[in-house]
Amino acid sequence: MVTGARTVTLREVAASAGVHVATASRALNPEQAHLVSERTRTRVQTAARSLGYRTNALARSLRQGRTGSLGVIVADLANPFIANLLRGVEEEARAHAAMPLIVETREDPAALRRAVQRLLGNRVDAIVLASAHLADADYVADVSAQLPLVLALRGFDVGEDGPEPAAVEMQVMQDDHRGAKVAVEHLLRLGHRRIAQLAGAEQISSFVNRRRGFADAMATAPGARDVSSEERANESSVSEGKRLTWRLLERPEEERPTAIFAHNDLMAIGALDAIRDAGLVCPADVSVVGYNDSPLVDHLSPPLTTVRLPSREMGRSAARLALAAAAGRPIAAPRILLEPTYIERRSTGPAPA
Amino acid sequence: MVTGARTVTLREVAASAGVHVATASRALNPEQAHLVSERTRTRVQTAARSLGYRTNALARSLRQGRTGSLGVIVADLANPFIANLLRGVEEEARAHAAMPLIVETREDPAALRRAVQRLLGNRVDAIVLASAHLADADYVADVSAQLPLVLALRGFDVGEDGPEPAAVEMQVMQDDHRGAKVAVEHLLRLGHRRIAQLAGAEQISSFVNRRRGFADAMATAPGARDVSSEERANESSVSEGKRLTWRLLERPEEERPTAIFAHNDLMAIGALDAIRDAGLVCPADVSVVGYNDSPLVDHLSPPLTTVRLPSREMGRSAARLALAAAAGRPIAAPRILLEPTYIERRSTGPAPA
DNA sequence: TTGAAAGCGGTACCAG
DNA sequence: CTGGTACCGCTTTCAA
Repeated sequence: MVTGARTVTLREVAASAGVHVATASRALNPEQAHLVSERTRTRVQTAARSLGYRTNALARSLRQGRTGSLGVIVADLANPFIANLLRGVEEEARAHAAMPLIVETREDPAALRRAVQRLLGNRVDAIVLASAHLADADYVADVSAQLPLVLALRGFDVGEDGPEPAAVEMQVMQDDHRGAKVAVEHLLRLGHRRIAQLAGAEQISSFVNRRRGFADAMATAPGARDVSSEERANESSVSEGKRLTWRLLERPEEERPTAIFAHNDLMAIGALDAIRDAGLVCPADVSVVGYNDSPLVDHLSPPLTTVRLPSREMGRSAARLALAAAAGRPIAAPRILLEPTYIERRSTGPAPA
Repeated sequence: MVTGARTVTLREVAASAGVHVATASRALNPEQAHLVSERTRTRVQTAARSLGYRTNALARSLRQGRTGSLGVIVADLANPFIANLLRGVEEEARAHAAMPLIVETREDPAALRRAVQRLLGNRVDAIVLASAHLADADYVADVSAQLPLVLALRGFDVGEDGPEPAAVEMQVMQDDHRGAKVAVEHLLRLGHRRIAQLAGAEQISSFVNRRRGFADAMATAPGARDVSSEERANESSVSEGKRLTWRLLERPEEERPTAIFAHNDLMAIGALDAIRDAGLVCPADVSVVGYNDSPLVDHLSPPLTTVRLPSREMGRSAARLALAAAAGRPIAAPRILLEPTYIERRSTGPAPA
C-alpha cells in the first residue's frame, strides 16, 4: 500500500452506489437509516465499506454545530492521581460517544487561558476544568457564559460560612475542609500536641480549605500548638516537602512538630525523606499524613497515612454534568460534594513521650 | 454575560470592520497579514477583538485539509512513566502549534482499532502509537499507509538478527534487549546464580526483547541457572508481580531465585511485597530489579534498582518525527533507538552465601 | 423513498 | 491591496 492514499468522501461512496449524496448520508447515519429503503441502505453501506469510507468528523461537526468533544484541563499529567480523574472522564465520555481533549496547564495561568482558547477554537461541546486558581474566577465565569463548564477538584469557594454566590454553576468538589479536619483530629487523638502543616499554594482552593480544616481541628484541642511555618510550598513536589520539613526539624526540640500534615502526598514523601535525613524515625519521632492517596504511597517506607480522594468518581461526575449540559439535558444537582476517606497506615503513631 | 452567547463569525467581523470576509481572513492570519494595508489590518483586528472573535478551527481545517492535531495512543494513562512520554509529545507539539489528542487503549486490541478510527475521523495530521501489540502489525502497517504514523516504545521487531523489513517506517524505540542484559549482568556480577525473570505479556515487543536480553545475559555465565517460571504476567501490575513471585518463593530453597528481574517496576514492587510477606529480606535474601525508573520507585523500601527509559525524550522524538512527516519535511533518521541507563539502588546486593 | 440545493465558517484562487 | 467566488465534506430542509 502506498502512503498518501487520498481519503474517501461521501460523494465517492454515493457515486459508487449509484445514489445521491443525501441518500448516502442517510443510509450511513444510524439515526436516519430508517428513512432509506432496505436495498439502497445495504448497497450504500457495502460501497462505503469496500471503499474504506470514514465520516469526516470536521465536516459533520461544522454542519451540525457540535463536535462531540469534551475539553479537559488539568494541572499536571504526571500526577498519578490525575490519571484516575482522566479515566473517569474518559469512561463517561465514551458512554456518550464523546471524545475528551486533554490539556495540561502546570499551574500556569497563561497556559490555562491558552488552553481554553484552544478548546473554544476547537468548538468542544463543554469543558471540565480541574486546574483552576482562585485568581481565575472572573475569567472562568466569563468562559462558562459561553459554553457549559464544570469545575472539578478545585473551585472558588473558600469562605467559612457556607457557599458563596456561584461564579460557575456546575462543580464537583471534594470536602477538603473535612478531609483535613479528620486527619488532624486523628493526630490529636494519638496525643500529638505540636503539629505542623505543609501548606500548598494559596491560589488553590483545595489547599486553602485544607488549611482551614487544619486550623479548625487544632482549635478544638486546647493544649495543641500549631507549629507550622508561615511559608507555603511553591509547588506540590517531593523536594518542596523536603525543604519545608527540613526547616521545621532544624528548630530546637521543643519547637519541633511531632506530627506533620502535608497538603498532598508528594510533599508528605518529601517529609519522610527529611525526617530520615535528620536521623529521626517516622512515626516514632514524627508522624506524617498526606492527602490524595496516590498510587504506590501504600508501598513507601513507612506506608503513608493519607486522605483518599475519590478521583475516578470525580472525573465521571464532572464529565456527566458537562455532557448533560451540552446536550441541553436538565441538571438535577449541579454542585456535587464528594466525601474524603481517611486511610490510616503506618506513617502515623502515638506522640513520643 | 448570559449563557448561550452565539459564537462570532468572520462575516460579522468583516461587516463590523466594513471589509470583505476575504480581507478579514487575511488580516487575521499572521501568514497573510502582510497582504493587507496597515490601516485595514488594525481595523479588522480591533473589530475581531471587540467582538470576541475566535477562528473556528473546524472550518479552517476542513478547508485546509489539515488540522494541526496529533493523535497519541497510549496503553495506560495511569502509568506515571507514560505521563512523561506525553509531556514530551506535548512540548514538541506545542512548539509546532499542534494539539495532541490522547487516547488510551488499556491493552485492548479492539480499543486500539477504535482509537485509530476515531483519530482518522478527526483527521489528525499524524499518529504516535505507543501501545502496539505484535499482533497489530498488519493493521498498523495499513494505517501507516494512510497517514504518517510513528511507533513509540513498542514496535514489531523482535528478531535476533538485526532489524527486519520495516512494516512501519518511523519509530522511536528503546534498547530493551540491552537494558535487560545490563541489568542481569549486574546481578551475575553480584554473584547471583539462580535468577528468575517476571515476564510481561508475549504480545508486547518490549517484553519480548527484555526476555531476549535476559536469556543472552544468562548464557554468558556458565554457572548461572534460569529458574524463571514459564508463566507470563497477565498485566503489568503490582498484584501480578506479587502473585508470580509468590510462586517462585514457594519452591524448595535450592530452587528459589536469589535475584529477580522484573520486566517493569510495578511487577518489581509486587515482588518486594511477596518477599516481605514470605518473611524474607530484600536484598539480603533476594535482590530485585525493575524497569522504567518510574517516579517514586526511589522512595520504596528498599529503593528500587531499575533501568531508566528516557520517556520524555521518546515522546519528543516521536512527536517530532510525526509532525515533520505530516508537514512533508524530509526525515533524516526515521528509526531512533534510545539507550537505557542502569540505575543501581538498594534493592540489589550480593548473592547470599 | 430519493433528489436538489443551501449552507456550516472559513480559505484561497483569480480578477480588478 | 481588495473583492468575488468556489469549495472543503457533510447534513438537512424542501420538493418531487
